Amino acid sequence: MNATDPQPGTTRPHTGRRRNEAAHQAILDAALRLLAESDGTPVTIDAIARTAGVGKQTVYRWWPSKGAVLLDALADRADQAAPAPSTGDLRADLRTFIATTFDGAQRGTTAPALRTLAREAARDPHLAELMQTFTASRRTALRELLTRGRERGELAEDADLDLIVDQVYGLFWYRFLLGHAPLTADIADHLATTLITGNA
Amino acid sequence: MNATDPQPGTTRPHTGRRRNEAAHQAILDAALRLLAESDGTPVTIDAIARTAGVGKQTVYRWWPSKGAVLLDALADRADQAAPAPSTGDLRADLRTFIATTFDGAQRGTTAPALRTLAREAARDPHLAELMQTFTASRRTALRELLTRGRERGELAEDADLDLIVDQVYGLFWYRFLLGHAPLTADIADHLATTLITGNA
DNA sequence: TGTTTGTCGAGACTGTTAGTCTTGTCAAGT
DNA sequence: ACTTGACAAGACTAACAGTCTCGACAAACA
Repeated sequence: MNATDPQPGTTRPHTGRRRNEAAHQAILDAALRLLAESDGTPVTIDAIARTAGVGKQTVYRWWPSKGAVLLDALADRADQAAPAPSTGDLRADLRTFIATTFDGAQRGTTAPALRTLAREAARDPHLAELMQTFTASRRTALRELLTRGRERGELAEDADLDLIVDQVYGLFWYRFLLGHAPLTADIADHLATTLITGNA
Repeated sequence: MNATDPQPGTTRPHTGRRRNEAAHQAILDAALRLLAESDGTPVTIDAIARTAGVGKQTVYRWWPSKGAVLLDALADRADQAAPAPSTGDLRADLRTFIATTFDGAQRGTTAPALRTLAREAARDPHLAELMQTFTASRRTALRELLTRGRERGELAEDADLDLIVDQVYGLFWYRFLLGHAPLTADIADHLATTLITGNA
């Protein structure tokens, strides 16, 4: 190490042209629009760059892979993820959580975007990992909701909380991706009731 | 139409070299082996043809797409799909059906092959459609099992059978594809019980 | 004002893969 | 022998992810 090496904790003063925030946003917007308009066809980086009026290299300067861009584009929107409800009534909280999940995924143009993202994740291990950390927080929120209910005695001591969580998200993704049957508030209501009564 | 057109119901006598059944089987074997050995990496047609010692065109002479080959390779094995049990006890029949499904998907080298196939189907609409007709027969078998139980009064008249079916397959695919939690006989047992008691 | 540094848009380039096309060979029937 | 069509080999096209290069430009600093 000599005097010209960068020092830990110190940062060389910035020089050169600054990053263009407008380009960043244009890329995200283009990705989201293409994702939403996609009929299941994969969204390409070329298309995103062209739509955003940006060079491909600019995309790769900000994100490490196509999947990262797509996830980021959708994450903006999902950051408004509702906090888990906690009214003190497990069945009502669970019902609200499930209904909110169903609704959030299907509201506006989110559905085709999320579907396309999931399909891409099936063949892109990098994206799959990113997506898993993203969905993990919702799984945790649901699990904590159930834990609170169990502590209040609304669920059996030995109830398999992970199984209940997987039953919710299993049904959700199965119907969401295949699209052969609806995900309505009625279904959410029914699900909340049966999942609790079967494990109380 | 004139006299040289092929007549419906008549077939011009076959001429030329006959199809090589050995090549057909070699392709299927190669596809199944590569599918089973795959660590999630997509299986390529070139690899199948090379492994089978066959020209690529020979593959495409017999199957319309890569997906069709892969599905066919796996379908051979799954044809041994167990018939739906019918003992007269809904809970026992349902438990057996679910446990058989879990077990069949995980026995031997089937699991990685089926996982790879499902991942490919996520981005290949042609394969997705083929796979859907394939899985539809199992869904129907399960639905009929439930219908018989309902006729015996073991399920409420207004029980949502499609929802129960989707809950079974939703959980199955969710855990099977993500692999974060097991699909054991215990789970099958628990599932059979709660799905019935919640809808009885 | 001019120099340095690093981003910008544009697009050429590489590597991979599905699916098609070509070629010369070989087997089954006439 | 001759015709027909399957065969193995592999060249070819079209997409696409990701890298590399280039000349232009913008921000700091001298």
